[in-house]
Amino acid sequence: MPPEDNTATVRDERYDAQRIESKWFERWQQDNSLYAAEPTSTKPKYYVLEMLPYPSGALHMGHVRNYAIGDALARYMWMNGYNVLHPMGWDSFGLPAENAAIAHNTPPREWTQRNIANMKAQMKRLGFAYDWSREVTTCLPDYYRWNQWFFLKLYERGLAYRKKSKVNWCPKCATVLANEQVAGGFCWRHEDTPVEQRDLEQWFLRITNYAEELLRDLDKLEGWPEKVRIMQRNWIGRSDGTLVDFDLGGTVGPAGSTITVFTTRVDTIYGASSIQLAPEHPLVADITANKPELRAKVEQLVAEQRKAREVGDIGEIEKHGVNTGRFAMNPYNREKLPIWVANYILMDYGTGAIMSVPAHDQRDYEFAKKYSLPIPVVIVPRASDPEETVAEPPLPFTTFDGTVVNSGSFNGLDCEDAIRKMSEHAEQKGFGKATVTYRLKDWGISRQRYWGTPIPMLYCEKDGIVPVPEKDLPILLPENVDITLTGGSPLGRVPEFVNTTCPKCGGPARRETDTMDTFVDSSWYFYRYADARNHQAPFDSNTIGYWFPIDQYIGGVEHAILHLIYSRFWTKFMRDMGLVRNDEPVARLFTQGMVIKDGAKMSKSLGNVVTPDEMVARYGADSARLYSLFAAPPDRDLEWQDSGIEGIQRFLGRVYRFIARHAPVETQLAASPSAASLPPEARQIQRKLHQTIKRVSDDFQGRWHFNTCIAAIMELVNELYGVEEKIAQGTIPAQLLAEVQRNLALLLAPFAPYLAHELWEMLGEEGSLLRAPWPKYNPALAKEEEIQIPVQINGKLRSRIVVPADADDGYVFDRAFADEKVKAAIAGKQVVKKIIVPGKLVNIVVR
RNA sequence: GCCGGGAUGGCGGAAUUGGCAGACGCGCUGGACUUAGGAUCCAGUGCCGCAAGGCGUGCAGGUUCGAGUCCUGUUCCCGGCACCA
Repeated sequence: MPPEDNTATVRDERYDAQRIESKWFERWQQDNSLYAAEPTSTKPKYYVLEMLPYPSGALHMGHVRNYAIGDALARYMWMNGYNVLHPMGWDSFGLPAENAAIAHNTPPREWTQRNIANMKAQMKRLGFAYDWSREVTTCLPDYYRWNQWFFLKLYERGLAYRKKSKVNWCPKCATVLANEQVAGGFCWRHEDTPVEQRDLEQWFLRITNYAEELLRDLDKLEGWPEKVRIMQRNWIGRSDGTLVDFDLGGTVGPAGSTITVFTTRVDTIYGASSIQLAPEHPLVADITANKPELRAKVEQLVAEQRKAREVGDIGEIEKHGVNTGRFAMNPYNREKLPIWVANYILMDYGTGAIMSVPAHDQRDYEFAKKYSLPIPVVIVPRASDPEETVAEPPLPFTTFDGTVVNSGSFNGLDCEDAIRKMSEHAEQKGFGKATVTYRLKDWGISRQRYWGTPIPMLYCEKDGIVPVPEKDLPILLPENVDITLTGGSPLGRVPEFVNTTCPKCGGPARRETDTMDTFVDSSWYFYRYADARNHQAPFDSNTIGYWFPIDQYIGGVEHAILHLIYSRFWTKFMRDMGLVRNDEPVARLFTQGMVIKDGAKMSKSLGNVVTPDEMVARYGADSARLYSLFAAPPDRDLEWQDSGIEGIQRFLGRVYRFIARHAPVETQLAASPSAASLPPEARQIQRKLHQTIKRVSDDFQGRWHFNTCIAAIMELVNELYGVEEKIAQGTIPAQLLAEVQRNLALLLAPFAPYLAHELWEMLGEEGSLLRAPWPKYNPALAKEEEIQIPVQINGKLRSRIVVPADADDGYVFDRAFADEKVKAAIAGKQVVKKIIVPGKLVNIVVR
């Protein structure tokens, strides 16, 4: 609090953000009901939600920006008479950054709860209008219970299954490493310890069952950025092709073994000159069984592949292969093809085996050149005259626009016909079929961590895998676990947790010690918000029917793939089990840009983190929020500049001081004064006000360029400062002045709520600012009476004329030609063309 | 390599459908008020030029009366994915 200075005039009153914000913070602590969504309402509903931008370890300006957008929208919708649901929840949010980085290991529960309390206090201090009664904390027992319940439902439907999968393993840490934690083949904490690949039994969710629907429904998501839809489409990666079995003639593997390849170009199969296997293909082990030399070469290929994958430039890998000396038979022409193992074939795409057609595939071509394999041509460009076929296309010739040759009974077909007929042929003969593959893989949810929802499964020696009965939920984490960062699953070292009895036979059983990926939490948390206190079910379907789909989801583009695919999957699964009626969780999605400092993403390691606490202490919450919206359009990255936020603080000060000086003694607001009755200065202010309301409102409906609508409010304030002398002279009617100030407070309400509430009170308004309706503009009052029109000669600006806004074209031309500068410019020349864009410009073309 | 986004003053950014390029803010310059100013208010500020005027939206072309905006080619930057068969 600044010292009271009774001698100071009103004129010198300071904008003291700390004082104003503390005052309202105290009041809002008493009354949260203001922001609570109504349980039943005849109003239209609006559900707005933010998703946490990374890193989520500690509150940073990226979060402030994220919430500033959502909060402004929530307040705007509220003031426009919507029943707004704007919840806030917490998951791994609250972990220190170091721990978050190692996949949510080890936070003691008290610590986490304390930290979440801390975060909540910070968010409140920033003035975000959440419905705190809807709070959901995903890492607490109540939420675990429903996660586990869902898992059982997934398991019942065959959508959860267990399989072996490869993981990165550091023998020194004795723990699983994320790809991020592997640096150059070594553990990030032990630079001398090479990372091993281990097979681990893990739980997976069969999201690939929904691949086709997830892909198809992207077309329905018109409120999503095209960018995100494209990313998801590529991620799901549908490709249509054919599976073909190549017979091994009993030379490899058990009798009757075949190699199945996947190809999108079965029409080129007569041009295959070899079979290429992924180094990790199961048959490779068989082939190299008693050939140490060959085995060593294959090991080399595996190593190369893994290294390239880590570095992230598998595309740049030098193509290597090794001939196994074995053969497989092309079922179409019974030709024997050599089997190779190659480092550019991936086991986790398609079948891990391809047919190599060098004449018609870029990679195969390079490979065949390198190892001097034959390059038979089977597709030629389509000839206009069937008599003259081009025998030698430029290689590799990879287009679909061609004709099949040298392919037995399929000769002469177009590629697309050939693909269809040859697939049918394979199916008839029983050695293949047309098929669709997806790049999308099933979702591995097992984590060998302490912190997370325990997977509710048991292992009984007699009954095998047994789900925990629903009545026994939730399975909670044991307390007082000795948590270290190493040594594998922490729960595995707690016998009281692990050892239990089988619900089927009553014999001894072992609990699953893996916990769930936190993406499970975030896949349905927004449903729980709508019905957070439900103890009978995860949520009530009718309540969900009212609130869903989410009207607006706001978050960083880093969630475009994983989170947003998982939650779409979860919604479809819940729909299929009859729990929800909507096919998609989110109607509109907005991806906001990152907050950047000194040209780099804010991060602790770079030491360029700007913390909200610091900003609030120095400039106030309103300034911090307003700046995060003003400095760039919200979908673009934002470069944080301290001098910029000072400018915003200055602006808020200007607003505050203006109203402190001119707050009306009494407010009796009739309609806006009629335009004709006002002197020009007053009319100008009135016009500007209505134009500003229009601009701000339009931006909320449309493209959300809050930077420009804040600029518009600044222009209005500048305009007001420009007429202060007139106000003193009484030229501006008190009624208009009152109208302007009242609307100024309302316009600021979504962006700078603390100040807006203070202004509202200073203006003598009764009742809450948020219960006041959003101002409407009057198009007639927003209209200009006179406009300035640029006059161009041959497209170059030569003069400007002022005409009435509704002047007809003939009048405007007359005025233009009467203009001295125009006269001078066209003197002695011939006018060949006259162009007018009504209300915009005049262009005279002369020669 | 593929997909997506971007490039505008000293800086962040405006210009919503092809129609006055640089709104608004920062910074800078000058002035007023002041014991003082790192408070506040006012004015100026794309570049070259004394001026008239000319030049200006990554680069090179094109379409048009008119292009930051549309088309063709090209360079660089950011994000994502990646030997996808």
